Amino acid sequence: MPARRECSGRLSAGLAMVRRMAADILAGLNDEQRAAATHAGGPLLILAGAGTGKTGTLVARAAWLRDQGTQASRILLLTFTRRAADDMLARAHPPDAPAADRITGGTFHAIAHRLIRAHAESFSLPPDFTVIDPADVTDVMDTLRVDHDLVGTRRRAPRAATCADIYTRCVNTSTQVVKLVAEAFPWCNDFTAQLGGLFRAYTAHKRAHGLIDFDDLLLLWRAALADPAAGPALRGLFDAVLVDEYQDVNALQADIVRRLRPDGEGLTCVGDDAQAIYAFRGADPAHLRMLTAWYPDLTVVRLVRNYRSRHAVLQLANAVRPQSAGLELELIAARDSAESAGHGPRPTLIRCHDEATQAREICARVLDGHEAGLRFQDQAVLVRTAHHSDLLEIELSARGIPYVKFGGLRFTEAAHVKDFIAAARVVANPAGDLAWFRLLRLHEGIGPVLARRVIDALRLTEPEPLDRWPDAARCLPPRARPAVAATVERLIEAAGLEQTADRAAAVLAALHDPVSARYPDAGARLADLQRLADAAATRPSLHDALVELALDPPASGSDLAGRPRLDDDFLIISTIHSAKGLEWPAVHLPQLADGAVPSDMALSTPEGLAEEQRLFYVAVTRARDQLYLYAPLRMHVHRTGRDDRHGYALLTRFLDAAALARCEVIDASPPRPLIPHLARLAQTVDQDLDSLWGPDLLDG
DNA sequence: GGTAACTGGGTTTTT
DNA sequence: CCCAGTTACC
Repeated sequence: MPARRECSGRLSAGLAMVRRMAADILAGLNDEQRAAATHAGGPLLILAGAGTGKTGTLVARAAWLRDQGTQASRILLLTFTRRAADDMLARAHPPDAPAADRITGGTFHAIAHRLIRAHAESFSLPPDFTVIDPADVTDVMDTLRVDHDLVGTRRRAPRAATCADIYTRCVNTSTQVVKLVAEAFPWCNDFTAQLGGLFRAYTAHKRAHGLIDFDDLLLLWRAALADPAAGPALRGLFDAVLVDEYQDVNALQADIVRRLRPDGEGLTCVGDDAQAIYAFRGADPAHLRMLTAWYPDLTVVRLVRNYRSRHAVLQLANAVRPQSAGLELELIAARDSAESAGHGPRPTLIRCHDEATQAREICARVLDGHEAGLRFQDQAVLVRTAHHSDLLEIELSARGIPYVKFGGLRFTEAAHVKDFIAAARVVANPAGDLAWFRLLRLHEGIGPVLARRVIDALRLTEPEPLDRWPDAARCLPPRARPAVAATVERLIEAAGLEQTADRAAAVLAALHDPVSARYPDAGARLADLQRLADAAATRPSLHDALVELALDPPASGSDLAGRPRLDDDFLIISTIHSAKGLEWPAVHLPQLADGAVPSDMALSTPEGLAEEQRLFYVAVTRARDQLYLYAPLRMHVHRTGRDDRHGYALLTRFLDAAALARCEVIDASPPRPLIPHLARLAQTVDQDLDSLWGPDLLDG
C-alpha cells in the first residue's frame, strides 16, 4: 500500500530531495547492486558476499522505495547490531530529518522493546518494567538454582551461566530441554528434570517482578504478531521490511519476519550463509536457505564484486569459503581492475616454533607495517577466543605497542559497573530484587542471607517498598548497618528527584563510599562511574539510560567518553565475532591450529566444525591488502590443575592443499637460545646463601 | 548463624 | 585466570 502523497509545499520539496538522493545513490551502484535496489514486487533475497557493498545497496533500496512513494517511517530496517542500524540510518537520511521522514530501524531487540514499552499495559506488564541483560538472567538462575536441586557436591551440576545458556537456546530454537541438552549439553543430561523446573520458576519470577529478558522481547513481539487482533495492526505499520544479516536469524526471528510479511510482499533479506557464525545463540543459516522454499516467488540477486580485498586475498577467501547448494558464490576482485597494480601480496602463512615465537612474529610485522606507513589502527589481530591474545598482549606491552581489545569481557560486566547499574535500578524500579541483592551485598559484612532478609522485609511486590526501609534496616547487624543505611538513604533521596542528571549524580554519590571501601583500585572505578553517570544524565530518564545500557552495552569505558583523541593510535585486537562487518588494511590471524581454530569445543560435531569454517572465512575476508596467518607448531593443548601440557599442533584443517597453494609459506626464525649455564648459576646462588643458615645439625 | 578467606577445578563466540 | 565449594573466623 503506497503512502498517500500530499502536495503541501514542504512535502513536495522533501520529495524532490528524496528523488535527487535516490538518483544520486543509484548512479553509484554496479549492475547487480542496482538490480537489487530497484527490484519491484515479490520477496527479494540479496546474497551478498563479504565486502560487496551490501550496506550501500540496502540504503539505495530504501531510497528507491521512498522514491516509489513509500513513506520513510513505513520502512522497517532490522539489524543485529546497533552499529549496523546506526550506520545505515545515517546514510539513509540527513541527521536532521523530521521523524516522519525517518526510516524505522534498529536491532530486532530494540524494535521489539519500542513496541512493548509503548503498549506495556496491553502486555499486562508494569509500565516501568525492567529489561534484564544475560548477566542478570544468570544471577536470577543462580538464586533459584538452590530450590531445584542444582547445587551440591555429589555430581557437578550445571553452573548458573550454563543454565542460562540452555534456557535461551531452548527458547530461541523452540526446542524441548530434553532434546537440546542431549544434543548440545550432553554432560547435563542427568539434570534435565531439574532444569525444566528451574526454567518454570524463572519465568514465574520474571513475571512476579516485572522483568523482561532479551528472549522475552522477541517472544512478546512474535506473540503480538500472531494475535488475530494485534497481528494485522502491527503488520499494517510497515510497507517494506528490510532484514540485514539474515543468516544470523534464529527460529524466533525468522518467525517474526515471516509474520511481518506473510506473503513476502515488500520483504528484502540480505545475507550470506557462509558468514553465519551465531549458531551458539540459536541462529541457523538454514533459515536463509529455507527462504526459497517459503516464498516460491523469491528473487535471488547475488553480489559478488568485492570492493574490499586485493585479488590475492580473495583467492584464498574463495578457497576456504564453504559453498552450499543453490547459494554458491565466488568473490571477484573489483579493486584490482580499478587500481590495476597487480594482484596484491599473497597471504603469508608463518609457521612458528611455539606461541611465544608467534607473538614475536606478530609484533615484528605490526612494527614493519607501522614503519611502512600504516597506522596501528589500520592493523588488526583477530582471535577465536579472547584468551588467544594473552601472550601477544604481554609481548605488545613489553615493546610499547599500544592496543585496544574488543570482544571478551564487556564494560558492563565489570563489577563496579554492575554495582552502579544495580543502584540505578533500585532508584528507577525499587521492586526489582536482583538490584537490591547486588546493592546490599556490595557492603562489608552483608552476605546472601542478610541481603535476602532485608529484601523480604521490604516486601518488594507490594507498593512503595522504599517506605519500609526503616523496618528492613533492623535486620542488619549493628556493625554493617550505618554504611548500608547511608547508601540506601541516599538512593531514596535520589528517587525523589526529578531531573535525570540529578538522579544520576545522586546514584553516583550514594555509591562513592561503598565502592571506595570494596575495591582497592577505587579511583579508576569511580572515574568510570562518573562517565557512566554523565552518559546517563543525557538520557530522557534513568529508565531509558538503563535499557540502552542493557541492549547496547558500550564495549569499553572509553566508549562513553566519546571518540578517543585523534592522535591516539592503537593496534586492534578483536574476536572474530566482534570483527564481523569490519575491515582493515592488514589483518593478522594467529593460532591457526586444530584445537584453537577450529576450537576444540566444536571438533566433535559436523555442524560445529562447519560453523568454525565459516568463522575462518569471515576472518580471512576482513583483510584489504595484507593477510598474515600464523600457525604455532607447538602449543598449549590442555590444562589440568597446575599441569601445563603442550603438544604438537596440526595446522588448521581449513587450510587444505588448495588453500595453501594461495599462500606464501615461511618458517619463523627459531626462538632465542636459553642461557646455557642458567642451572649452574642457580646452584651458585644457593651455595652463596648457605652460609646464612648456620651449621647443619642433622649432618653428622 | 553468617561472612570472608582459602583452595582446587574448569574454561568460546554475544544481541 | 575465575568460580564454587570448603574451611576458618566473627
